[in-house]
Amino acid sequence: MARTTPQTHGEILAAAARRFAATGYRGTSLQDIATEVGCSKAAVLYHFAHKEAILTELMAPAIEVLRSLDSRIAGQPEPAAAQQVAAEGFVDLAVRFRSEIALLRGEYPELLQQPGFAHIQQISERLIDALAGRSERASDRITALVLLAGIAETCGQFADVSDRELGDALLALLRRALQPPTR
Amino acid sequence: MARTTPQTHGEILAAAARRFAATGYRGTSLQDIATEVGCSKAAVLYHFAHKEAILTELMAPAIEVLRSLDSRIAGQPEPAAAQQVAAEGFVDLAVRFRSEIALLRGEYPELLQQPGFAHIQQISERLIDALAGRSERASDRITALVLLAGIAETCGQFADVSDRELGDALLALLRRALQPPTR
DNA sequence: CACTAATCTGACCGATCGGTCAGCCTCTGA
DNA sequence: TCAGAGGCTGACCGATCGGTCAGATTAGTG
Repeated sequence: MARTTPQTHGEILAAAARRFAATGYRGTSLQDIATEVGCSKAAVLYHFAHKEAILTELMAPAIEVLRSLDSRIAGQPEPAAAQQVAAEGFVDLAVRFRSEIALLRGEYPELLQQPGFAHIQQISERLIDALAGRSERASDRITALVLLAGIAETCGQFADVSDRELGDALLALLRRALQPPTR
Repeated sequence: MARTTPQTHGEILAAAARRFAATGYRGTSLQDIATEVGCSKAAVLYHFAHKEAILTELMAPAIEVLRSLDSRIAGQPEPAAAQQVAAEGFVDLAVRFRSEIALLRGEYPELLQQPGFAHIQQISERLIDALAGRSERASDRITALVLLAGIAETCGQFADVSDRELGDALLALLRRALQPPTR
């Protein structure tokens, strides 16, 4: 039967977020989402053109913040300043959107190649470059990549930690781990 | 036609390693592997009981080393010593088996729940505990988990870096990032 | 009332997946 | 020479996937 109120769109989004977080994007079928909402799979595809569109809409706010961080970093001519902006901005992003980031669950490589996410990869590279203090040394780039990937991969697991505490811990970790760019 | 030499088993393993590294475990079908080898899908399933058996055999050496590291850590009564053993052992493991670790590519959660890998999760938890200096503080556990996940997730991407250089960089990162357990 | 547009359903589609099976080669040893 | 074992193939299976489609139901509007 048709819903009395047309709020199904939002319910689908919420259900998809729960399922993606539990079993990943690829591990969640449209039928899973439909079952959780209590509607048919066809209803899900009535509200969203395809499966990827659900993910795109879920990630939109986080991507918008990531974009603005990217341009803020680009505006820093000094490597040390860019590094600090990148560290603080990324930690803030990871903490605020940890549930959104978590639901990607290691499926970045495939998902980032889809048309809607092509630019994310370039932003990530610039973020790593800034975190590495714009250094070309292998050890600096390894450090930056390990920290970025580690935070992205784990931030969703600390649901029981407050934003404040998680952010402080991550920022302190970055400060300890990142070499000052000039030395 | 039948192969003149029965070396197909090894060829399948090598092909599977390449495909898993390129597109992940779930992203690789038995047909993909068969095509790369140049045999039929049925031939793959003649040499391996099921798809998971290929992965199990590929990971066996790394898992064996991980196990021995786990027991070495367990034999350290002092948190500081356990932390050092865990850091050095894990870096050595990540560097030596980086290609094997890489081919899991973020599919840990699902794969570790399969029967053949059940104990890996417990070992991981003990490893994190040791890296965190056996501390209960949230910040220590966050640090340990971020570093562990970051290294596991990225070590396969540094194919152009020598074992020595990668190991030194990772170990230096761990030393900088890990708080001394007593303070 | 009639008409329209939005919402939703069940049935269906083609593709792909991991896995099974009967049987065909080829080699080896008695 | 021939039986048997190891190695392998093509055809096939049931399940599941994302996605399509015609039509039913509902709510709003004149």
